Order: sequence, then structure tokens, then C-alpha cells
Amino acid sequence: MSDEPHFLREERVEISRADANSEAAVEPLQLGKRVREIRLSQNLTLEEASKRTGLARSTLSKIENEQISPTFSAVNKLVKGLGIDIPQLFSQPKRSAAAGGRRDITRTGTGTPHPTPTYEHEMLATQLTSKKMIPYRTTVRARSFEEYPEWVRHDGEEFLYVLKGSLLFYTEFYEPIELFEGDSAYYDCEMGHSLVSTSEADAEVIWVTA
Amino acid sequence: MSDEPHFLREERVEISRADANSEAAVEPLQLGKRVREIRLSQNLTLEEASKRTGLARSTLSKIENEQISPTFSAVNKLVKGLGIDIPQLFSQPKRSAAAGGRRDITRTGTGTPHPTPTYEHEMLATQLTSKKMIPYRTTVRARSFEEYPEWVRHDGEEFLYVLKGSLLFYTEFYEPIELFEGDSAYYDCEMGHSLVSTSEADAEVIWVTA
DNA sequence: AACAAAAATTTCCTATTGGAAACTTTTGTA
DNA sequence: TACAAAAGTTTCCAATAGGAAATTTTTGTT
Repeated sequence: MSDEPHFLREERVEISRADANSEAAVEPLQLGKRVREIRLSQNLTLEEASKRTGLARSTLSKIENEQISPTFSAVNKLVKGLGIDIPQLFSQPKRSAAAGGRRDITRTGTGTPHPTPTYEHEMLATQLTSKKMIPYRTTVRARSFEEYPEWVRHDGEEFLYVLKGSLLFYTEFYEPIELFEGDSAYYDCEMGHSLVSTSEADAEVIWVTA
Repeated sequence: MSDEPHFLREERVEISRADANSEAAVEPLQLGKRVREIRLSQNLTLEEASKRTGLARSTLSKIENEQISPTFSAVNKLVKGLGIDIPQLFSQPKRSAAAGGRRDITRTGTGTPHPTPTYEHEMLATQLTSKKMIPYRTTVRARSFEEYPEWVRHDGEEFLYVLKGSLLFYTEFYEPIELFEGDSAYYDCEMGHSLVSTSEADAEVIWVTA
């Protein structure tokens, strides 16, 4: 047998193609290592993991030793059977740290206030600069759509989560929709958007922009 | 040729095994449909998608028509080449997405569940693909730091907001810090991080990764 | 250390994937 | 409608994945 995993060879070919052609270089991706760590962390033997996932002992062994590239079907069984966190599977090994280790904690109510006629923003994590996302907690003062002179539009995407109360979510291209505690929305900010409280007390939301 | 995809048959076997044995029933999972939606939404032909991903036209066609279960290696090429959001691939089909002014509402409790030994994730806004951010609502099941075999590390930045309960926020380069309802944190994910509930009931948080 | 039991790996084999090219369907244009 | 070009599907085959069982390695006990 070749002592080099086939799909790694494949990857290498892929990289050169990408060089010549267009995008996407595909890195090695140490799926096997990951899987082994996860299995051991749950104190499972291959036999037990086999029962949980429905994959043969031998297959699991080969996956862990990076001797095969499992099918999507097999990966799914792994994910479901072992309760694997998906982002970890696909992200890089990430050598032990030394990389960006920033952290910023914001205690309730201690964010930076930023009031407007219609919203009462509390900006979070303001200590950190150059963030990919901008999070804030907002109280929606507006009580009718007319309070907005014009659509709010800006770059990027926005995630919205309703903490308290209820509100109407107006968007340029859709019917307004009422959101309640625990509901969330994700949308393109180039599309006009605005919020109007409908509950007795002003609604409160978490907003994250990227 | 059989008119039934092989791996679907396989899945069915898996389900019965799971019934008899222990956990994890694996659903059909319409990967193909997803991929097609994503490709078309970017106005790509199979030929173009082939160039971007490095997979043969024919292979792409078969994947989209659910005639084969691609290997992990192939899935990776898809992900990198077409800019697919990983979690989308593992979550249920749902409806198709529009382009331009996108919007996706997720009602309380209707997100896509993704349980792990330590966290109970509910993925939000799973109908939209190619998002800059990935939002989750998570219940923290872990009760001690020892339940994590190793630091969780991955690419990007993360915003965390505590909805309910209290928890200890462990990070690789800082002292653990206790967070309460309404507190939030923003940090680099390359730095090891994990959460442990300290309140009577499991703590609940909103998590947004970018 | 020697042995037995458990766990992991490897072998051997069949079934499935993935690529090249042939073929079919769809689209658009006169 | 007829035709050509583009897009998509299917076929065929070599390469690879996945399962059962044999083999090797590790672990634990005396």
C-alpha cells in the first residue's frame, strides 16, 4: 500500500490547479486528529464509537489515521454520533496560540451609550478596536414607522435578537413582521430596515453588525 | 443502474441500527439540493463551478442530483470553492433564499438543533447561505472545566451575550471570569475558550461568530 | 516478565466515488 | 421550426472508501 494518504495527494494537485486557475486552495485539514481527540475525550473505544456512529471499527481507525477521506455520509454519522462541533471540524488546526488573544468583557449596563431619537443604543466591547463585528444592545423607542424620516441603510449584514418585549420589523422589500422575545432575524443592511416597539415597555434587542 | 441513491439506502440501514442500538438517527440531508441552490444563486454553470472547486462537472452534477455522497475532501473543495457556510450543509433543507435584499427570520425555538456533550446549540438563520456571521443560541450543559478535553479553538472572532443564568468564561490567556445575565464578551477564537454553567439551571447565551 | 484481554490496525475484498468523454437536454437566434 | 451552442446528464472505468475478519499492539494483572 502507498504510505501516503491518497486524498492528501489529491489536495496537492488541487492546490496547483488553483494556482493556475482561480480561487480556493484547499489545505490538508486534520480531520482524523480531531476525531480522535473527540472520541478519546468521551472515553470511547473504537468499538463504542462504532456503535454510536454506525461506522465500522476499521473505518473509524482509518479515518483517524488519515488513511481515507470519509464520505459526507460518514462525516454526518460522525457528527451526529459523537456530537461534534461543526466549526471545529472545518477550521484549521490552529497551532497553539501566540495568535490574537484579545478579549473584552462588558458588564450589564456598562456599555457606551449612544442615544438617537428612535433608538437607545448601548455599544458593547468598545475597548477592542478593529473588530469584525459591532455588537450593541438597543432599546427601541420608536412607536410608529413615521418616526423614521427615511430608510436606514448601510453596508454589511446584521443579526438581530429580541431580548424583551415585541416589535415590528420593517424592511424595504418585505412585509413588516412582528417579532417577540427570543425571535431573531438576519438580513442585508443595504435593504432599508427599522424597528418599532409594540409592547407596553420599549422592546430591547441585541444587534450585531458585520 | 439502481434508481435509488446508494447512500440513502445506507442511511436507512443506519437508522434501524440506531434504533436497535443506541443514538443518532441520521436524516437524509439534502446536500445536493443545497449545493444547487447555492451554485445557481451565484449564477454559475457546472463548468464554472468545476473550475472554482476543482471537481469534475460530472461529479458536481452527481452530487447535486444526490447520486453520490461526496468524500470529505470533495465537500471541502465545495466549501472553499463556492464559499459555503459549513453549518448550512449539516442543517435541514428549508426554503430557498433570495439574493440582494436577503432576510431570514427565526422564531423562538425553531432554529436547527445541534447538540454536543457540552453545549446544546440552536443554529439561527440557517436558511441564508454565505453569511458573514453565524449566530447561535446555546444552552451550556457543561458543569466543570474538566468536561472539555482540550481548548476549543477556531478561526475568527466571537461575540457572546448571556441571556439567562450565570457561567464561567474560561479563556486560554486570562483568568476565568464569571458572567451574569446581560453581560457580554468579545474575543478572538484562536484563543482557547469554553463555558461552564454555574447557575442552578443551565445558562443560555447568544453566540455570534464571524 | 509472561500472559490474557482489550483495543487498535491492517488486510482483503466488494461497493462506491470521481473523472473523461459521450450523450442528451435546454437555450437562444435566425 | 431548425439549427447551433451551451448546459447538464450518463456511461464507463480506474481509483478509493468501507466492512468483516485476521493480525498486531497496548493495557492490566499475576
